[in-house]
Amino acid sequence: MRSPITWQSVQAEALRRLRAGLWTPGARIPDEAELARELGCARSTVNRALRELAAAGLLERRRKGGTRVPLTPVRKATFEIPIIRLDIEARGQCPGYRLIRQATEPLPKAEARAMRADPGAPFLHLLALHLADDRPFCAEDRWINPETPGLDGADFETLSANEWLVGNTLFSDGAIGFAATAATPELAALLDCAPDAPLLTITRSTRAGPRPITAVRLFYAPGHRLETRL
Amino acid sequence: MRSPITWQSVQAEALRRLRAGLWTPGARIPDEAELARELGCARSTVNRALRELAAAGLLERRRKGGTRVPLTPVRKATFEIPIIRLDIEARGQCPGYRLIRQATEPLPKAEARAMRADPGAPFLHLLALHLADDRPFCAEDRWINPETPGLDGADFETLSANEWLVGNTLFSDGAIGFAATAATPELAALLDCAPDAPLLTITRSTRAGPRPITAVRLFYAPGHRLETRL
DNA sequence: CCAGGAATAATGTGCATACATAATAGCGGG
DNA sequence: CCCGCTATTATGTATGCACATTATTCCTGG
Repeated sequence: MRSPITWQSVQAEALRRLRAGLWTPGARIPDEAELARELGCARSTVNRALRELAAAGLLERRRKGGTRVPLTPVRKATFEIPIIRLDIEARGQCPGYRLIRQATEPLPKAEARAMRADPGAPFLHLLALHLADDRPFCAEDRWINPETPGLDGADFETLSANEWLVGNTLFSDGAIGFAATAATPELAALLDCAPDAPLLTITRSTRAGPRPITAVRLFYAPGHRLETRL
Repeated sequence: MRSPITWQSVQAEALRRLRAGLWTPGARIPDEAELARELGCARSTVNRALRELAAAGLLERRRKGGTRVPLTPVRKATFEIPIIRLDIEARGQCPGYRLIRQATEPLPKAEARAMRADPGAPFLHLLALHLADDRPFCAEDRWINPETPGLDGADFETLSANEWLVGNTLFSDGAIGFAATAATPELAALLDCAPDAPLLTITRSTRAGPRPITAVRLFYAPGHRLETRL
């Protein structure tokens, strides 16, 4: 008998009104209780629908001030950051991995700042190449804290440090950044591209609580695009 | 007034257990009812806490089968995409804007595909430069559907098309992509950089329901970084 | 032994209610 | 007229309950 009013349907209706221009930027929209009455559902259902829209930046909500459509919607784009090997497999290509260099060296300043570690401290430095169908896909330049538990037994000849870390370290927090850099001669050789070619570069640093774990730069072969829907 | 167990505190506790290694990758964690009993709150409170962690990719949940820690955590990075002017102001710099070119031209194939419009259709083509403290910040190469309502009255000499669209078109969906490209001679002149310099490039296409609205390429001056916390 | 269906166990959702919290509005006294 | 207190109002959250949805498990009949 009951019409199944789900929070998704409430959300869809809200989106419809936004798209149709019934709710215009800057304007205040009906409050939860009123929408609930109008749509025939509980206030908590409306709450969940609008809460998620606000989290996505499509609405602004303030206690006592109600809910309004933002004048300058700050849209949010979300990227999934998978393991490189899975990323390659998802494209239907065959992943490969080659360790180029491995050494213990003093941590450069940039990486030290990124993961809030001491500059100059001895860190494990890896340079590796990821292949897709035997063609260069992405170069990985990584610094790892030698005090990371369980590191001794790791063999980075065959296993990507990327994957080892995922499987062997605990949940951690960190930062990620995107930039464009020019290929150095060494990177150009690795990625089989022209020197100074523009490379999409992703910088990631991770920590587990107080302990710095790893900082990595991923240099993607020219032409690589990272895409998502809004 | 008993201890207020909030969903945030439940979430924090779950994160603590993940970080501490009490819940290890691949393992199944206690079900909602048990956690609720253990923590002294309602199941719905636990539900919300875990639901959000799952949405962030830190847990995997399946009906019957319970909740487990993913073996390969697909982390999600979220970027906020503000209006360029606000972005510049947020850096404490003074924003500027200059329209370089404006013409009606047939839509190129790449842009047509991005916003699912007809290639060759006459679109409004803008090239503009955004300045931060009078230095080049970002070049904007934009195609606009001439049938967009209200477009006639717009003056892109003084107002960024970016802002006009935000304020004058309704909510829309679309896609966004990141890449690295080499500066063309024209872009190098605009951005005051070397030709072939690596530029972080953001491509965005938006539609309002069935109607294509705009496709834009933003070429950021060399050295620009886009950053977010995980 | 196997196919297939029923019981089961977990999450997903909706509802009504109560209370908490924050920001505004309004009022009063100086 | 302004300052500060208080009342109001809309959102935020916790709870208990019921039922929906899905995989899984298990059982049953062939």
